[in-house]
Amino acid sequence: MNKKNSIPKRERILDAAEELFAEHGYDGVTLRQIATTAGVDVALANYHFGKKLDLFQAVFNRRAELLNGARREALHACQVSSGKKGPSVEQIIEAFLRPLEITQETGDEGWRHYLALIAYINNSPYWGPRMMSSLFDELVQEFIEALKKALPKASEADIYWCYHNLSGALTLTLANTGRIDKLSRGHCHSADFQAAYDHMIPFTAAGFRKICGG
Amino acid sequence: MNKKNSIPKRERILDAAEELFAEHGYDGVTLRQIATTAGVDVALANYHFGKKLDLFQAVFNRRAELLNGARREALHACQVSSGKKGPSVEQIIEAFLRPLEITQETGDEGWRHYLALIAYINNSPYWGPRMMSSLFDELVQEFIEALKKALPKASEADIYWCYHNLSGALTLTLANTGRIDKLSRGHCHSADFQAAYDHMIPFTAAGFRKICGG
DNA sequence: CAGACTATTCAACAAGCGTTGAATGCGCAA
DNA sequence: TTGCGCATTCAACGCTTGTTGAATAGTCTG
Repeated sequence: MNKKNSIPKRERILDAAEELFAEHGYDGVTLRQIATTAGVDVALANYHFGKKLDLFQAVFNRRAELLNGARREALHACQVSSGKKGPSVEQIIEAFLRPLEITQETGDEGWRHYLALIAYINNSPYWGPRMMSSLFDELVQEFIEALKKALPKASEADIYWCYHNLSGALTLTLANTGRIDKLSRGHCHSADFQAAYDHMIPFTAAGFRKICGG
Repeated sequence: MNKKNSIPKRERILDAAEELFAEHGYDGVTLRQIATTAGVDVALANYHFGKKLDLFQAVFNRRAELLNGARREALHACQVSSGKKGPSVEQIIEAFLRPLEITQETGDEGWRHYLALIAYINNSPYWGPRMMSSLFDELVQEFIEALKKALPKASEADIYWCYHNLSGALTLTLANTGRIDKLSRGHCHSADFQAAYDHMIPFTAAGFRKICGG
């Protein structure tokens, strides 16, 4: 018996939907494709999740709490270890990014698909405003507060524009399009999240300092 | 007679497709929606452009040369004015970004939609590798070469990872999702490309210098 | 074993899809 | 005016879509 058959069908539907939505977007995937990929009848998706849109939401929700928990933990850890003066910009950004890499390292391909789905949603003018806030804004504001403390001279607008740049760099990384592989003729691999963050952390930290003083 | 009726129908189809594809993606838009938006029969799109995919490509191609021309001109201008030592990192990034803003300033809303479409394509694991290279890679390599000259100590990988960060920040800006407006509670407006670039240029330039030395 | 409850499949629906060939309108050349 | 060629619409096609209600299988309880 192959591994797939030991996973409950309800879970397999989520896995298949996660992968396909991440690659082709909400409208680019049919319930029949999802059902076929999951090895399941098309009506079963409806039985477990209701409408197509509800399935989309279920995929989006499934891993959100786990991800937020890991990030929140990383932020609090560096806040504790840095004592009263608070963590540096680098430490905060590290806490923001590294959890995304750890989840990848579990070997669960599903996480890679999930993060690509987040990138799709975050970059979409239609889905972004509808879906991102509800699950992620509260934690993002925690990170922003930490950044404000590390950069006391920064104006509100400066902090948010800098975060926007960080968020954009991250989003394109998670989308995992493989474009940088081709552009760099093999010098960079978009699937190598660790290398991406190794560069992104000092890169964006320098940007924050430049714009926000200190 | 309203302004729209003075535009040839072939053009109106491209305009409608541009706007709708940018907002909902390729599969999120039907030819009937495009035709209705353009005030045209659904069969006309097929007459002028063939299959749906060909229309998508036509929208993608229409403004590409103009955009590449403006960017190339800006790069060459700063290369000339900086003399033998070559332009600074800031000047190169400025030449990369500002043309996107100028086209916006023409008051042609179509450009805003077009740039959002580029963001959609660039961030998509499906469309990105299929469509971006053919039209944009050659010019991007020109910018990369200029950056290498301005940062002689940089390794290949470092340069490309930095470009990746710049590209991501830009992509999220062009997608124009309005998310930063909400996060910042009005301190930043995603439609304000000028403010975005005012911050993005020194931000990313500092990142380049940090990673690539100098 | 009977029964109940959940999970899963089957078969079919109305609606909407991209696409097409034939029909119509329109503007210019002869 | 006639005729021709391009632009546009009309009407319809075969197919796929999301969704649903009824039928079946599976599993546990008593």
